[in-house]
Formats: sequence, structure tokens, C-alpha cells
Amino acid sequence: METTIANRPATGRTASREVRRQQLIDATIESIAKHGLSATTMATITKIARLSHGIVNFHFRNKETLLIETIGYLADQHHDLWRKMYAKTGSSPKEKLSALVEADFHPQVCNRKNLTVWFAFYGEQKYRAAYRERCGPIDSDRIAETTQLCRLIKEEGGYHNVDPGMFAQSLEAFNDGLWLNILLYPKTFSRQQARNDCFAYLAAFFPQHFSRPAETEARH
Amino acid sequence: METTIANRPATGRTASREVRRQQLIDATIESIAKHGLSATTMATITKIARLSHGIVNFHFRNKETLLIETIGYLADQHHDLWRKMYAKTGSSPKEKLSALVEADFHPQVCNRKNLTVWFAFYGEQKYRAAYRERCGPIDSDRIAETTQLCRLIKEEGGYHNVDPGMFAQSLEAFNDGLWLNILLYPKTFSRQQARNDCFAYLAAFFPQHFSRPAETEARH
Amino acid sequence: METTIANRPATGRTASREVRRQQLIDATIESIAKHGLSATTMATITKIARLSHGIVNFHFRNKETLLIETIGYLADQHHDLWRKMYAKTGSSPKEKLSALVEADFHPQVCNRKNLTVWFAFYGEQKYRAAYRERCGPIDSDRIAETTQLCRLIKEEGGYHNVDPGMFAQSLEAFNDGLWLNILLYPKTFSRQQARNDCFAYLAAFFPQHFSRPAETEARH
Amino acid sequence: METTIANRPATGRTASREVRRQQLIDATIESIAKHGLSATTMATITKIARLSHGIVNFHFRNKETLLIETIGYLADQHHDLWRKMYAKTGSSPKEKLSALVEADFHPQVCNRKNLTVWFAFYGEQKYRAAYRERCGPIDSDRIAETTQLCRLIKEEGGYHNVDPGMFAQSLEAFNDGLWLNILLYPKTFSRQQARNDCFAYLAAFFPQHFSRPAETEARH
DNA sequence: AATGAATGAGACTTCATTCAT
DNA sequence: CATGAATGAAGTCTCATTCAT
Repeated sequence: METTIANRPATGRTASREVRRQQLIDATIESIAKHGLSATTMATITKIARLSHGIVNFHFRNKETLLIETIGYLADQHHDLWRKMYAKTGSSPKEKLSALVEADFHPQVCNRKNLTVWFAFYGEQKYRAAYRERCGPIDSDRIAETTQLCRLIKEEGGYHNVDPGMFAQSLEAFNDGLWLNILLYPKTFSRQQARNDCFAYLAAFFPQHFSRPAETEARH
Repeated sequence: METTIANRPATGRTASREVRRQQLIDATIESIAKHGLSATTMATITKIARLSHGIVNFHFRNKETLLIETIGYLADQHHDLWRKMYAKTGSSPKEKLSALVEADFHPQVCNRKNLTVWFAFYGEQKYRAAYRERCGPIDSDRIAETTQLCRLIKEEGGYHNVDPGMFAQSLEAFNDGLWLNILLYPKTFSRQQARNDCFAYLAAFFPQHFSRPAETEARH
Repeated sequence: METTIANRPATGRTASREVRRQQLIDATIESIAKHGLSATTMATITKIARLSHGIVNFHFRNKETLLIETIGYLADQHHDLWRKMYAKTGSSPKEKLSALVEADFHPQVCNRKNLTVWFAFYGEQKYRAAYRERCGPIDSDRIAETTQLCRLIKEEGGYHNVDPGMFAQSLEAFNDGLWLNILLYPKTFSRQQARNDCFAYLAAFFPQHFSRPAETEARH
Repeated sequence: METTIANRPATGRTASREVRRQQLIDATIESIAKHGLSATTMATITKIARLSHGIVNFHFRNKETLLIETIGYLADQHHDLWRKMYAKTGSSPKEKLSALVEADFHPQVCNRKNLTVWFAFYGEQKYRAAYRERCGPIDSDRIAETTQLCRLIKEEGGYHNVDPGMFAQSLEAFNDGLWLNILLYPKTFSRQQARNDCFAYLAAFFPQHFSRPAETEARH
């Protein structure tokens, strides 16, 4: 019988390093989602994790390190998701690009809790640099992939008026903006609607490959 | 001879209420841009304003009020700008919509200092609600205007596949996303490039009205 | 009528800078004497000073600065005392050297409270460097003075076997050792006895100038 | 074949009680010398000893006990040294007193590491009492011995102006002061110079028995 | 109106000690 | 015997707010 880390008790006195670290990262996400970044203290985090606050200094160097590991975890999670969905799909550039977009608006990534954390870090001067350092390569990897797909689609469709690199970046920006508006105006922007906006964007530039999605619900 | 507020000394003991308030709001913007929101204290603000510590509580109820007035000021400034540029332009929907986009990327609004402040507030749970309350109507006003312009353009061009309301909102989201990327990756995203992305977006949906802007400079 | 700082109220809400600083330094000495350096906290200090602990950060940068200013104050106080007593005495080298020794064992300097503080700083690695920086020049000044006096006395008495510089330094060391023993074994070492030991030391080296002091009390 | 404690491995899991205790005491001395008393924590000690965090409470009741055992160990070491050197020398009082002084400035006792520890304890209120209790008898024993030697020397030389008990104590104080100055001003006070100062002191009071040592090096 | 000394709640961090393994 | 995860008290420092002047 195999004993995995996950089988270990999560709350015992001597849980493994990884279990505790993840427990604290999860609690940090929870706390930022609930109270916001500035109101997230060692106390709110450790209360959610049901641990004493001294433990953070044991598993992470200090609060700042914990926070950076937290945003890094989200970036990794996002990366893992699109890589996984990417692998599951067909091999045509169109299908792959679709998978990328679907991943961006998958509930595992694009949910209120996660978005709150993303924009909390984007908003804080001192975490933006840390974000770039920790997550910049992940972002670059995804944009490079998107660029390559756009290049192939452009060739297939003979689209003249699209620069693949520029287009990939603007697609990224569009995603970010949609995320922000889901966060800011949840009543107006649904995840589903945002996804559709993205495909409409693709349809406008690559009309032979993508078609404008049907309206599923009216906007308010 | 008339004595306007602007003529009054900015730092004298008899500066009027409004001058002092604006002085503090300016200093708050400056401080958030320089130190970030979480590191912006009454001390950093009053030091920049070259005023004493205790004065804020005289002109504003408390720190939170000052911060909300600050984000409100930025929203007003943005609103004033596009209204002004809007008035200066021709009367065709195309020209008016162009003016709106130009305003969004005008240096007076879209500069590093302001963007830092915008996203600082977007990132903070407790300020998002205040933002919606204070700036929601301003945003709605602009979107309603955009919607109306899109409707006219749609009729003029006979574009079938565009829902004006939905399009206006996605244009807003695109703008937000471009702003964020200018802030996060200034080396990759320039204001000029972002503006061009916006017009390319319009050209993709309204090809008879807008043409894809010429590339002024290659992206890195 | 003259209003001096001392006339200001020591406990009013807005006492002058100097009054508050001295109040905190006095409380620090009191606390170290009572609890020891390692048990001296912001709380013990501010409780003695009957002030809130936030005030330390206002008048001193932090705790360390307050502690260094405290040992500096003691060094200054010692220096002022011997300079004053030095001025009051006759002009012969013998009288001046006597005044220096008397100052070292004057109750204003050589009392339990002060000695506790001196040796607390001597004992702490990290304060020894600060001590040397802040008080080294004061010590050097005194030793230079002593050296000069010994030189004159040596010439007057024709003492061959004394090197003035070396002698001055060993006299300093003797003083320090006597201070330490007053602190460690107060029942055996009295201030008076220590002073007499010093004069006996001088009498042994400069027999024509100094005579062995009469025993005033038997040792235990 | 005999297995002595010294032959046992110093770090193996089966190291005897005494070896572990000494290992921890040595590490404590090392840590105080390196970091100072206040910065010496269980962590710094166990890291130097290359042992785990929890082991101290197994071999000593708590941190305070370990510290007191440490200063006691130094006092014992000093005592052992002068007893050993005392035994090796001739039987005349002069030779014996000389041996005592030589022991005080022997590198095994009078080195930077040990002095740092001595004065760390002298400086701390709460350890002074423990010191008196643990080391007072050792100090008294040495002073009693010194007193007896001075008495014999006084009789031999017919010195009238010396009280043996008082002289022994002042000699102790002189030693302490020299130690402190070696610690505080190592560039000015060398161990060799301090030793010479001591013999000069003896020569001044007991001129027939001791002669002023030749200057080996000029002071700075 | 304005200043800046003063307060005190609350945040982060350190660290001796405990204890399951 | 030994390890190292975990606790929680206690310390330092920050900072919004108050208030005498």
C-alpha cells in the first residue's frame, strides 16, 4: 500500500513540510479573498489555517515570502491548467488556441477568490516587481505559445492584417481586462460572457477559423 | 480685480479650503505613485504636501475619506478630459468614438502615476466598493455614450454581428487590460502601442469606418 | 524673569524636546539599574517615565538609539564632573591628579545605579563598539590629561621608574577594576575604600607627592 | 582496554551525558564570544554544537541553567589553572605569588573569547547574583591565598605600609580592570603589557621582592 | 487654521520550551 | 537519546488619530 503525502493528516502536530506550506498558502488566498491584502495579517492567515502564527516563520522566512509564494502558486496553477487542457485537445492551431482561452476562463482559475488575489498583487507597487520576477517567465511562456499559434493560423487563413506577436499580447491584455471587469462589476460581467467576448475577438480577426459565439444571455 | 483660488498662495496659512484639499489630494497621488498604497501613510502624504501631520483630519474626516476623494478626483479628471476632447471633435460617430479612445490614452490620464493609483484601488477589496459607488456612474455614463456611438456606426455600416452594448463593454475591458499591461510590463507595452491596439480592435469589427493603424515601432 | 527649560512642566502634553529626551534617558538608567539591560524593554522604560511607548520612536529613532544616547549621557556626565572639580582645585599637578581621582569616586558618578549601566554596556558585544565610538574620545581626553600630570609629577619628584603614559593607563584600569568590584561585591568594596586604594597606588609610585591614606574602616 | 570519555565520538548518538553537556557548554562560550550574550539563543548554541534544537532541555533544565553552568565552568577552569601552575613553582611566597599572576594572564584564561564571556555575565544583573553564588567561593579561596602570601612577603621584607587583605583585594581589582581594558581597547592593552603592569604594581609595594619588568614594547 | 507632541491599538517577529515521532 | 515541528508569550515598531497650544 502506498503512502502519499496527501494521506498524511493535515492537522497533526508534525505534518510534513509540504502539507503545512500548502495549508498556509491556501489560508493566505482565503484571507486575501475575504479581507483584502492590506487587511490580511499573520493573525487572519493563521486563524484560517488553524495554526499558531509562529509557524509561518518556521516554514517561510517571513510574511513577505509567504505572500510571494502565494502569488507564485496561483501562477503555477494557471500554467498547469492550460498545459493540461492543451494536451487534451486536438492538434490543430485553432483547437489549441481555443483550449488556451478556455483555460483562462475555467472556474479553477477564473474565480472570484483567485481574481481578488491576482489584482491585489497587481495593485501593490512592491509586489509588482516580485510578480514580474516570479511569474514573468510563466507569462512569457504562454505568450510565446500564443504567438506561435497565431502565426500558424495566420498562414492557414492567409490573414494579412495581423502581426502574431502583437496580437498575442493584445489578447493577453484583453483577458486581463475581462478579469478585472469580472472582479469589479460581477453583475455585468460573467465568466461565460467574458469567454464569449474573447472568442468574438478571435472571430473578428480570424473569421475563417472562429465564429462569433451565440449570445447565451442578455447583458444587464 | 478678481482674486481666484489659483492666485492664492498654495502654502500660506490663509490658503482656502479648496486649495488645501487639492494640495492633499495631489500629495496622496504622488505618494501612492512613489511608495504604493500600503506604504502611503499620513506622514508620507503630509511630507510631500509640506504640511503638518495633524492637518489632514481637519480637511478630511479621516484617511479613508482622503483616499476615496483621491480616486474620485482621478475619475473626474478622466471624465472631464474625454468630455472636453469629445466637444472639440467633429460630429460623426466615428470621430466621436475616436476621440474617446484618444482620451483613454492621453498622457494626462494614461501615465504611470495615475495608472499606479488606479490599480492600487482596484486591488484593494475595501476600495473597490467605494470605487463602484463614487466612480460607477461615471463609468456607466461613458459606456452608455460608447454604446450609442456603436449603435450609430453599426447602422451606418450595416454591421450585423455586433451587439453595441456588449461591444462597448468589451472595449472598456480591453482598455483596462491595456492599462494594466502598460503598468506591469512598461518595456513591452507603450501608450502609443496600446492606442493602436485599440484602433485595430475597432477596425476588426468596423472595417469600413476604421482602418488598422500603421505600425509605428516594432515591439520588443 | 527668565524662563528656563527646567521651569517647563515635565509631564504636560507638550513638554519641550529636551525635557522629554532627558526624561526618557533617566528612565532608561533607572530601568537598567533595576532590571538589567536584557530585561529592559520599551515597556519598563516608558512605565518608569510614565509615558506611552510610542513616544520613544518620536524622540529617538528606536530603542538602540535611546540606549546609546544613555551611555553617552553617563560618559558626558562623568566628563563634566571631573572638568568641574578640576577647575575648582589648585594648580599643582598633585592637586589636579587628586581631583581626577576624587571625581572617579564621587557619588554622582560612582554609584550603584550608574555602575550597573556602565558594566551592562561593557558586557554587551554590540554596545562595546558603540561605546568606543561615542565615549572613546572622552576616555582618551582624560587619559591624555592624566599622562601629562604624571609627566610633571615625575619631573618634580625625579621618579625614574615610571612611564607616564603607561602609568596613566594602568591607573584607568585600576579604576575600572575597583568599580567592577564595588558592583560585584558591595559588601567588601566601598566607594571610600576604593578611593583609598587608588591613593595608595599613587603613593606607592609617587611617594614624595602622595601618602598612603589612613584606614578609615576595617574591611570585612 | 579502557574506553575513556575522550575516546568516545563527540557527535555520535551514543555520546555520554558528560560529553554532550561539555559540547553544549563549549558551544555556549563560542556563541557568546561570537554573538554576545543577548544574541545568544538556543538556536545559535545548538547550531554551533551541530545538535538539534530540542536537546538542550534534555541535558539542562533550561537555558538559564546552561548559562550558569557555563560561567561556572570558566571559573573552574581558571581555578584549575592557577592551582596547577601554583603546584609547579617553587615554595617561596614570591614565586607562588608570581605564579598566581602568571595564571591570570595565561592565554588559556585570558583570551578574547573567555573575557567576552566573563564580562557578559558581569554586565547582567541577574547573572551577577548567580555568579556570586557559583563563583564567589572560588574567588574567596584565591584571595585568601593571595592574602596569606602577601602576609609572608610583608614579614620577610618588613614592609610596614601594606595591609595584606586589602592589598590582595586591590590586586584582584587591578586584574579585573586590566582584563576589561584588554577587552575594550585591544589595540592599546596587550596581555603581555597587562601582566607587566601587574608586576610593576607588586614591585612598587614590595620593592625588595619584585623588580619593575623591562618594557618589551612601547604602547601606542 | 495650523502645529506637532502624545497616545495606544495592532502588526510582525523572535525565541524558549514542549512534545509527537 | 535525539529530532524538529509547533506553540504562544513577549518584544519592537508603525501609524491613524487626538488635542493642547
